[in-house]
This record gives sequence, structure tokens and C-alpha cells, in this order.
Amino acid sequence: MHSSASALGHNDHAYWHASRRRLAPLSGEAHMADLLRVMGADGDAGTTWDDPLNVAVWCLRDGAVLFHEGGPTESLFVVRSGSLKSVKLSEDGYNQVVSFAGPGQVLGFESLHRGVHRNSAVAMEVSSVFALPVKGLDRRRQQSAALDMALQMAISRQLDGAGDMAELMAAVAADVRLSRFLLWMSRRLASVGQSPLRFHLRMCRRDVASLLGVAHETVSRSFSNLASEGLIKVLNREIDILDMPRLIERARCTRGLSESAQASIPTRSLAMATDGTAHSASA
Amino acid sequence: MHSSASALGHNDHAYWHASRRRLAPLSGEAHMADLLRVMGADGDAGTTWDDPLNVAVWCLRDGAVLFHEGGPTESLFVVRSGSLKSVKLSEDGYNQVVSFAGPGQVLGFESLHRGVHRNSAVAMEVSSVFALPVKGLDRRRQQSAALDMALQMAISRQLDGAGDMAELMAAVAADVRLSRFLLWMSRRLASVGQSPLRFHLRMCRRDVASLLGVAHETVSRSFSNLASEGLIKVLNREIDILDMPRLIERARCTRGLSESAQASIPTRSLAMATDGTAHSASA
DNA sequence: CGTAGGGTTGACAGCTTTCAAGAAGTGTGG
DNA sequence: CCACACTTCTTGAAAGCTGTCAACCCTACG
Repeated sequence: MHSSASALGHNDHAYWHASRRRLAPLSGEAHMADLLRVMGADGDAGTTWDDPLNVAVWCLRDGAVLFHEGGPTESLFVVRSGSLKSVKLSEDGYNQVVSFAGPGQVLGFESLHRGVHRNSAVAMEVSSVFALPVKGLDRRRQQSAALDMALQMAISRQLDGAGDMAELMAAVAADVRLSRFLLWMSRRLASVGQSPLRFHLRMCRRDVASLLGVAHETVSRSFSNLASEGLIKVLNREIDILDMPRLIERARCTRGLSESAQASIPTRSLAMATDGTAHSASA
Repeated sequence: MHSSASALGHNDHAYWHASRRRLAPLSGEAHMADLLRVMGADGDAGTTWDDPLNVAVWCLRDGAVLFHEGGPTESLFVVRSGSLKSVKLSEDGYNQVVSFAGPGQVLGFESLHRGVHRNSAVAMEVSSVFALPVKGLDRRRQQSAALDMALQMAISRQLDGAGDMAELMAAVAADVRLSRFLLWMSRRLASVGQSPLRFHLRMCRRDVASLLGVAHETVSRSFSNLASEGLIKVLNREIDILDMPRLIERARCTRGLSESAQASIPTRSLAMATDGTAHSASA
């Protein structure tokens, strides 16, 4: 599992002096194969291994900022180890946590079309990321079909994950939101080989609260509630899921069912061959 | 603007009889150039016009289902005209609106990595979409660099839009959420050439409420509030933005600023050259 | 004309936010 | 090693807002 670190380990004295060589390709390199493995493309096909290209790896200490909101999008990043958070400072100074990213997740893609980052990425622990310069990314994708495919899949997962977030916030009750968050966290950790029942939250309550869209006191209270019901055990940021089935049950409560039956969806697709005259109707 | 419809207009009698030829390549075809134009790739470069490929166009009547949650992901779709909504039925039957999609937006990409749709797409008016079969999509992208680039950008925008959603729901007060929604709508309509100050909502209050994560009565009340303050004028689904600056001001209210100063972000990137031993710390 | 769905508004219970204070953990420096 | 400062986390109490239930109006449609 740690074999991917083999390409690193030199220039250990870079520390945060690296901040001086502003965003230089620092910290080390890794083989493309490592990148693909982290991105979960191992099972696909060991097709084009004619790619000897190395990938830059950046190492981040806890709290380090990978990129700043408003800064130019010079690279795409794939989380290699650790975890990052994406935060967006509102115009009034409040900063909103948009997402948490773990190994295999892509950072910065959403800013590609504008060339400017729409949020900052901050490491929540000692982390490392693969850096893929946007300049030359197309060429690289053309050269390596495996990378291209892996990126597509990663982006698809990313978009899928964004849907999860919407689901998270769709819940009304704070307890339900927190339950869903814990389950989401559990699934995510399980997918990278960690225990889904016992884990350490890397983020503070305030960040969780921000992501869930509630006050951080409410998060604290919800933790206490779930704990007092025997669903979980909480010791600061150490979480034990004691009763997974009931936690799932707890996460399932949504708004009243009264609205469900009405906005029903037909069970079969319908199409018609009208000309694209929808514009006229909207004027 | 309507020139893109030139390739259509035949087989006008397909109507929803098309539902019988289950998901057949129906309704018509258009030139790849049309697709690229809708995707906003016109300004880029008229590079590889050696692509004579046509793209299937599906026409949908109001309420038609483009694809069902749980169904196989056979095609990617790009909205050509009209508007769609993505909905996800919760396990308990309540269906949650995840997003609204307009011209140029991609549908189905989030399901690509699993091969199964994670939500349904429903037309909110007479609409049309380009259909790109996933089978052979890679080949097509390789053939047309313009399509490849356009897709990348569209997906980037999509992901960017997902961030907007998070921002939408981050607001505490219902009035603020609705204000942000209206501004989001306004911007989106402006980007496709429609009036940003006067528009017709294609979705019912319940769908807005679902997207915003509030009760539909609350949406109704918030509309009334904003109207009584003179910020907007509401006539059923007809919206007039009367005072854009103050509406923006209204949308800017977030949670108390007290939390803002604390979780400050360093103003410069920090990096360190630790080996990827973050795994050990997480055990 | 009657029904069904969409939209608005009122009343009240319930939950969340806010303000406030205290407890517990972390890190620094003596 | 302890003291101190600082942040994080927890808990309490009151005010406010939202969810829910309910009634009513309106339009579309058969």
C-alpha cells in the first residue's frame, strides 16, 4: 500500500520553504501508474503502459493551502493521501465548506472552464496530491488512454458525489443530516480501505456544520443526540458507529411523504417531435 | 438562433408514440456543429471540421422522462433547447429535485462511472436534447478534438454549477435562499440570451422548494416577502426583478460573521516534503 | 360544472439559531 | 513539569423562523 511512496522521500528539507518557490513543481515525482492506481483505474486494463511519464507530487502539511480562491487554475490535482477541504469565502467574509476530498478525488476541475479557482483547497492533515498542469493536459490525455479514461471516471464520480451533497442537505432535521454525513463518511472511508465503523474525523465541528448548513452548536447537539440513542459513540473527533442499521434508518427520514405521491414520474419515457420552438414559448 | 432547428422538422408525427420504440434513436439528427455551438464551443476554434458526423436529437414534450433513476446509462445528453430537472426519489418515496438544466448543460455524466443513472431527468417544457451514446463516445472524442474540448468545458461548468447549488443551500434564511435562486436563474438565463430581469419559471413551487430544501409554503411566503419589499414582482411563475442591487444585497446575508475570522486561511501556499506516511496517522 | 393541481395565507408547535458560559483538549514557553 | 493561553467542544435558555396542518382562491381541463 505504501509502495507508491517509493518515488518520494528525497528533498526532505523543503518544508514550507516551498512557499518561497511559489508553486514550483516541488516535493517529488511518482509514476503515472501510481496516479492511475489511486484513481481506481487498476481494474480497467493495463493497456498503454508505453507511458513513461512521471507525475509531480506535492506534499502538504496540515492546514496548507493547495490553491486559493481567485487564483489562476494552473493545475488539476488528484488527492494521493490524506484529505482536503474545499472552502469558499462568501463576499461577507464567512467561509463555506463546499466539500471534503479524499484519495482519488479530483480538485480544481470545476475551475477549468474559467481558468480561475472558485474555491480554496486546504489540507486537513498531512496530505499529498498529484499535480497535473492544465497546460499540456490535453496532450497527455491523448498520449495515455488510461489516464484519459481514469480522469473521465474520476470526474464522473466527482459529479456523482456532488449529488450526494445535495442529498445530504436535503434532509430537514439536523440529526438526519448528521446521520447522512456519517454514513457518507463511512462509505467513503470504506472505499479507500479504512474501517467504516470506527474512524477519526479530520475536520472540526464548525467545518461539518458549514458543510451541512447548520450552526456548529447544532452539530454538537446532534452528535450528543445520536450518541444518547446508542447509534454512535463520540469521543471528540473519534467516531464509533455502534448500530449501523438504526443509523441508516435515522438517515432515511425526509420531509413528509404527502408530497411524494403528487409529483409522480411516468414510468415510461415519452418523446415528441416538435421543432425546437420552445424559445418562442419562453419569450 | 433558430437555425439549429433546420436539421429537424421531419417525422412530426412521432409524438409520444416514440415511447413504444423504447428509447430508439428518434426524432431527428443535427450536425455536430450545432452541438458544439450549444455547448458554447463556437468561440474556441473551428479546427477539425473534417467531422461529418451527425448527432441524434431527441425531442421531449413537457413532463417527458429522458431517463429513469436506476436505468442503464446508455447515452450522455446535452440540452439543446428547453429545460429539464434532475430528480432523485428517496428510499421513502419523497422525490428530491437535484438540479435544473438548461441549454448547453450535460445530463447523465454523473452516472457514467457506474453505468446506472442515479436520478431521473424530466422535461419541464417542450425540450430537445442531443444524445451521445456512451458506447463509442471515446472514439468520437478522439476523432473530434473540438467535441472533446467542448465536453471537458461543459463538465467543468457542470461541476462549477454543483458548487453553486451548495452555495444556494448554504444560506440560512429562506428569503436569502430564494434570492440566491432567483439570481442564479437570472444569470443562467442571461447566459443563453434571455432577459435576466424578467423571466418565466418553468418549475412549480414545490420543485423550487425541493431544490432549496424548504417547504413549498415557505417558498411561497418568501416570494411574497421579496415582492412586498419591492425587490421583485411575482405573478404565478412570471418573475420581474425590480431592484437587482437590493436583491443581490438580500442574497448576501449569511450566517453571523463571528465565525469568519476564526477559520482564517493563510495567504500563501505552504508545502512540506514529508513522505506519504499520512496513512499511518489515520490508522 | 365539478374536479384536480398549483399557489397563497394563517395559526401553532417544534426545532434551530443565537447568545452565553463552562469544560476539555492542545500547544507554547517558562 | 506546570502554567497559561487558545481553540474546540459542549450545554443551557430564550427568541425566531420554519414545518406542518388547514383553509381558501385560482386556473386548467374533461
